[in-house]
Amino acid sequence: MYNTKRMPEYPLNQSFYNRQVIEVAYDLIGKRLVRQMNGFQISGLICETEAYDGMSDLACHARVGKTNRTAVMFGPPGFAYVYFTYGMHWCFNVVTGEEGYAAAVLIRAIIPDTGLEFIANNRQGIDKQHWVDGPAKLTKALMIDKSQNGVNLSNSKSGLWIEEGAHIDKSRIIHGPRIGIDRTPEPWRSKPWRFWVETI
DNA sequence: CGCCCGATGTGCT
DNA sequence: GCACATCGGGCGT
Repeated sequence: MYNTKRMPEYPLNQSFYNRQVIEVAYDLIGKRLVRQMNGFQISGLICETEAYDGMSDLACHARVGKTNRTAVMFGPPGFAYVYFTYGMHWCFNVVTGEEGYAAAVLIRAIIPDTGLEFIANNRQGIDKQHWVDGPAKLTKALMIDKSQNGVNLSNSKSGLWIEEGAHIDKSRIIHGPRIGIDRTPEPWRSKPWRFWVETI
């Protein structure tokens, strides 16, 4: 069931993010994504991620080099890369690896944890089952948009961070090809860099 | 459940 | 000019 009270937690520090993007994507499964603003909190346990690994990865936005849009990905690890797509959707990523190497983990799905009344309000007319089961759904539920692009995820004052969450048995974490990159050439298209929990 | 399709606007060629 | 790391509604199975 959902938690309504919990012990104080702290944002994962920058060293967590300063590693290979695929390791970070795997280790983010089970962590808690927290959005805090003006005295209320919305959070969820991360249950699906994807790794995008630098300019050589032809599915990664950084493949065309550093642009205004992708600048944050070229910066230091532990910062939010939030991009706009399909004319109406925001997607949230965490920058990984050392500064200058453009890699990030897309957070694709979470399990609602706290602030359910706010999620319900932000996702009106949608079945609970589909509140946060997609990358642009969870940003809507957690009120993440352009104003969070570039914020420091290791500083709770950003109002957006990731902290320790639930222990997930490693045997339950499975992986496969990334979603929505059908036009990306091989071998990138088939790289098994999407991670998710088998049974939710 | 699955497939199909329109919405909608920004960034890069 | 067009692709796009998507979503939700509609309708068929």
